[in-house]
This record gives sequence, structure tokens and C-alpha cells, in this order.
Amino acid sequence: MSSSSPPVRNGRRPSVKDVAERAQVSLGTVSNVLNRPDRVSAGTRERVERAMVDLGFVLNESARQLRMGRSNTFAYVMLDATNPFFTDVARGIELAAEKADLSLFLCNSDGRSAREHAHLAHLQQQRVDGILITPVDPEAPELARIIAQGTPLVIVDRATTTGTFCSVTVDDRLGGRVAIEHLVDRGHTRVAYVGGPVAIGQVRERWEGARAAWSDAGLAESDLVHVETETLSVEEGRVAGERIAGLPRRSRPSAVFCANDLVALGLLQQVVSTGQKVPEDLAIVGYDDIAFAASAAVPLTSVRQPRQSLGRTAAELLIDEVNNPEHLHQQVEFTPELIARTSTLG
Amino acid sequence: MSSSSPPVRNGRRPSVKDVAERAQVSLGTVSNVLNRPDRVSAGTRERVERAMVDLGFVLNESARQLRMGRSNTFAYVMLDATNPFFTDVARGIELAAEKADLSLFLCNSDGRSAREHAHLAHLQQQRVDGILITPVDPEAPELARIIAQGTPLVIVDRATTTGTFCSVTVDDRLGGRVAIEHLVDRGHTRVAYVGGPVAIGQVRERWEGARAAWSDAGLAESDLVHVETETLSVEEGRVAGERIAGLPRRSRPSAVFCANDLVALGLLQQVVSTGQKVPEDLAIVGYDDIAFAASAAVPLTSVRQPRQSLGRTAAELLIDEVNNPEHLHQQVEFTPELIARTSTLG
DNA sequence: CGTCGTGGTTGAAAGGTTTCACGTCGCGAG
DNA sequence: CTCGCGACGTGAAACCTTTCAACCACGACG
Repeated sequence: MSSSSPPVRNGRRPSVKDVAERAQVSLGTVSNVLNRPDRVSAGTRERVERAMVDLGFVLNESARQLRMGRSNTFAYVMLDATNPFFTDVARGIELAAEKADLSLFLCNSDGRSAREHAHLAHLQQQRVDGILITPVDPEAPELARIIAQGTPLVIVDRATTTGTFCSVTVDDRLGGRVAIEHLVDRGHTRVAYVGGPVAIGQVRERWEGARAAWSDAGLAESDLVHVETETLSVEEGRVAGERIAGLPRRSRPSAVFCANDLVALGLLQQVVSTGQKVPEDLAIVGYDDIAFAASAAVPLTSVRQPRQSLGRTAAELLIDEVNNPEHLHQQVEFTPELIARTSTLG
Repeated sequence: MSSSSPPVRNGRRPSVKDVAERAQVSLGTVSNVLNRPDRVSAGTRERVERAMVDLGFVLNESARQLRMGRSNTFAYVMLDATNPFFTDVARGIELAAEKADLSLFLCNSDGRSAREHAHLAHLQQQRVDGILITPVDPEAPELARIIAQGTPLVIVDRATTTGTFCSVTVDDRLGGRVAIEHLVDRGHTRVAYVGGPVAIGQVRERWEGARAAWSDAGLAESDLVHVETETLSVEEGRVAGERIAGLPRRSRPSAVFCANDLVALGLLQQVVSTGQKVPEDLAIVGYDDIAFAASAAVPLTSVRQPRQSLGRTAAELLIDEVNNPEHLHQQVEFTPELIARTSTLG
């Protein structure tokens, strides 16, 4: 049989055994070629390697993993793969993983608990070495269970009350605060906070930070209203824009703080398309400072988060947790920063 | 030992064997509970299930896969996970996969062959049931090899000359054509095409379509210039903007057609920030019609591609290839559509 | 001329699951 | 009472890899 023989014969894929047979060596030797090439003489090594390419041999990772007990793979379960914020976080993770010679699988829960659950179960069964996740609900007992069952897990961009995880977050309360302080500085006395659902910790904490800053400024609680949205999407931003436009003149806010940039961009788009001026008629602050915020209809003031560092740090914590027996869980918190642009400066 | 015993004892994770032992049944019965619950009496089933939760049993997917030979998993190797175009494609795939009860892993090659290669090797070793990929280089022999070695693979959004794959594409030549026809209609007689590197088939075909339309309109070849970029990113769009601004007045184009929206948005941003008017001073056409195109500084005219359908169709082809023994490779081609907005209409 | 490394290779065991041919038990029919 | 049958349950084999103790040949050394 020459090297032109079909790589896949009779449906079964070639295994080390087949390679061994063809190279006239024992099975252990093939494994040595694969894992400790220095221990095998040049001649045999070459013969074995030759046999591998002739047969189109592909190592069976399941079998290796079964034997070895680890997979050299991390996974990041993203909350929303279409939100640039999370893809930037993912990129940070990817780079850190690559440096540590780990494969990274991305999974998208799309904000749905059911899909998240399915992905988590699958990853656990796959015995990935560790999981990074931005969970739909950080309090879900499932997360603690996964750790208890032996798969390290770190929470990305979500606060956790208990100390059972490593987590990497950005101070959302502070983020809400700086956004509102900025608007107050610009003289606004009636402001809407747009975002939801409040079940999302993010949304809640930014709101709390906003309210705290508002009352610290001595303004009336009733002049900071919460316009709640179903999700944090561009579409919902548009809808919110319409709702705000529909408010009676005297109760209409002069500025809006959005729980993220997608909402802000949707809202901005709706506002501009109806001929209103930003920021003259309505000032807008977003959150995340995604790349598209700067190139929006009106460049968007936004609260920047260190997206890539968030991902990198999370991955590093996970790597430590996996390798270091005396690892201690840490909660790392980054600080957000207001980037002021035309949408509030005029 | 009560149900409060620690789930992970002595470092080893519980296996079906442990479950069997605790439930006082044989190992085969546990497997039956897992896979054919109807074949086991209610009493034993309950006992086994109880033992599983007590022990915190998690099925070892590697072992199952090793035995079964298939994994019920697809993977999509994305070219650029930060480009909203690809995340929308991924979403289409995700939804189709979910409907077919498959898990989906996303991998990001980040446009780098090396990383793509690493991901592919890993996926092949993992024995995923099928791979979807938007490759860095669709001609790479590696892709054909993967198929030959038994892993079905479909190419997403890249043309392939040979008929060895299923592929799903959008007619890029036509896309380039409609973009240029639109600009010609609007009276432009000097236009730049911004994008690169030409090694990317996409970039090349849109350029070819553009040139064909240009000469069909009877315009001089030298009046359609190609401004080449390193990559298709926002940053490169900005750079291109500067280069165009630096051109001597008489050779400066009155309109620009960008190879994708990221480039277009970067360029738009640069142009607007230097006080030029779009489209009066420079008209801009993008490509992809990502969600952010509509909310850009000046709403962007763009060539829309059916992103989600692209993904869904690709996944469906792959599912067919996996399940249907008489599957035939197909090349599905979608048709792009020009969405005219302010950036060319004024 | 035995003995002792030593570099190179071997073969069996282990790892967790599924499958399948085969027992066992109880019960109704003959 | 026996036979046969259905419902349940069993245990061994197979999937593919890695590891490790043992083995072999052979040159060096005493």
C-alpha cells in the first residue's frame, strides 16, 4: 500500500495501533514518538511518522483525555456574542489562553438560562479544564455546584456576593455615579436611566450608583426616572426613545443615561431620526465605550471599561486556579472611566 | 454516607461504577438509566438517580465519545469574532444547531493562519461531528485534508473553486457591482475602493465587481483607484481616510467604496472629524450592513448580506452532510442588496 | 569471560462509557 | 407441575490512548 492509499479505510479511523502495525513497531513506541520523541531512535521515529501521514492518522483526543484526565481547554460562556463588549472580553481571554497553550471554546448563551445551562452541562461533561462565564444569573446555584464538582470557574463582569468564586468585575456603582455626576455637572436636573431588566446586576448597580450620585447632588429623587427595557439591545434602545418622546413635555428628561452602548446607540438613532438635536434636545451617556460608540451619529459619551484586561485577568486567575494548589479565590475589581464626547458636550 | 457527603472524594470524580456500587446495581443498569430509562423499573431507576445526585455524578463525555465515535458537537471557526458580521453569522449557526440538539463551539482565528490551524487540529482531535469555517485562506490544502480524514466541513462566506466542499457565499462580485453602479448613478466619476489585503478573496472579488461595473459605465479605468489597507478594521479605515485626504486635490475621489463596514466606519469617522461633509465632500458606501452602519455618524449606505441566513444555511448543509449518506456537496450563493442611506444620498 | 549498564523497545493495565448476549425471576398457560 | 415468556438486570468486551515495569541486545568493564 503506497502513500496514495485512502486515508480513511472501511469507515474506521486509523488509531495508534494501525500506525504501529504499519510501521512495524509496538503501540507504545508510537505513543513515544508522539509524546517523547527524544526517547526513540531516529530511524524508527521516521518510520512511524511516515506511517502516520500515510494513514492520515489523527490522534483521538477523547481517548487521550480519558487517560490523562485533563484537556488543556478553557471555555468562555458569553452572555451575548453579538455585543462588541463581550467579544472584546473574549479576545482578551483568547490571547491569554493562547499564551498558556490552551485552546479556548466560546459558547453563546444568548442571555437565555436554558442555553447557558445546556452549554455548562456539556462543558462539564467534556471535562474542560476551566470555565469562564458571564452568567445570566450570578446567583444561580448551578455555578457553585460546578465548582464543587471539580471544574474551576471564574465569573466575568458580574458581581458575586459569596466568596466561592474568583471574579473579575468593574465597579458598576461607580460607573453609574460618574455618568450621573457628569450630567449634573452639565446642568441637567431631569434625567432618565434607560435599561433593564433590573434582574441583571449590572443594570441594578449602575442604577444604584446613579441614584446615589443624584441625591448626593441634592436633586429630587423623582427627577431621576427609570425607563425599563426588556433587554439591552439596539432595538430596545429605539423603543425607549419613542417612549421618552411620548412623555408630556414637562416631565420629559433633558438627558438620558443608558445601561449600555447598544441601548444608547438605538436610542440615539431614534432621536436623531425624528429630527431632535443631540445633545441640545437630549444629551446621552452610554456604557461600555464599545468601538462603535465613537463613530456614532453623534459621538457618544460613554463609561469605558477595560474590556480586554477584564478578559485577560479572568483567564489568568483561572490558570492560577487550575495550576496552583494553594490558589485563593480573588475578587478583582477594575475602575471605569468616563469618556466625554459630543453627545453630552454639544 | 448521607447525601451531604462531599461530591468529590479523594480527587477522583465519581464514575458510573461508583454510582452502580452505591445504588447496589450493576454498571450496565446505570447506563440504562442514562440512555434507555424505560428499560429499567421505577424502583431501581429512582435509586440510581438518587445515587447520582448524592455523588454529584457527571458523565464523562470523553469516555462516551470514545465509545460512541460521535460527539453531537459542531464548531464554527470564525475569522474575526469582533466583527459584528461574523457574530451574526454565528448566531444563525447557533440557532440551527440548537434546533438540531447539537452543541456549538465557537473558535476565533483572529485572521491568523497559525491560530486557525491550532483550532482546526484541536477540533479534529476532539472528533467534533462537523466544522464550519470562514477560513483565512480558502485554498489551504489543510481544509481538503480534514474532509478526507473524515470530518465534514463547510465553508462559510468564502468562495471555493473546487467542488470538494459545501459552501455558502454571497455574490461578492455582484455586491461590488451594485455599490459602484449606485455611485455612478449618483454622478461620481472618480472613486476609490478601500480595502485589503487583496489576498482575501472577498476583497478581490468586490474589487473585480466594482471594476467591471465601472468600465461597463464607460468610465476610465484610471479613475477607479484602489487604496489598499492592511486589514479590514476600523483603525485601518481611519488611516485610509488620512491617505485620501492627503491626495492632491485633482486626483482626490468624490466617493469611496469600502470593502466592509468596519473600514467604512473608521473612514467616516476620520472624515467627519476633520470637518468634511458626508456625502457632499465625500460619499461613502460600506459593505455588510452591520447593525451599527445605520447608527453611524452619517447613516451608512451599505451592501447588505443575509448574515443570519448565511449561518443557518451553512449549519443545515452540515447537518445534512453528517446525517445523510447520499449527501452531495452544494454551493449556495445568496444575493446582496444595496441599502442606500445618507452617506451617499445627502 | 561473566556482569553491568544503557539506549531502545515492548506489552499489559488503566481510564469511563455503551452495548449486547446472556442469566434470573415470577407468573400465566397448558 | 412444567414450560415458556416477558421484564429486569448483569458482566464482559470494545473504544484509543498513555504509562511503566520489564526486557533485549550490545558494548564496556572488571
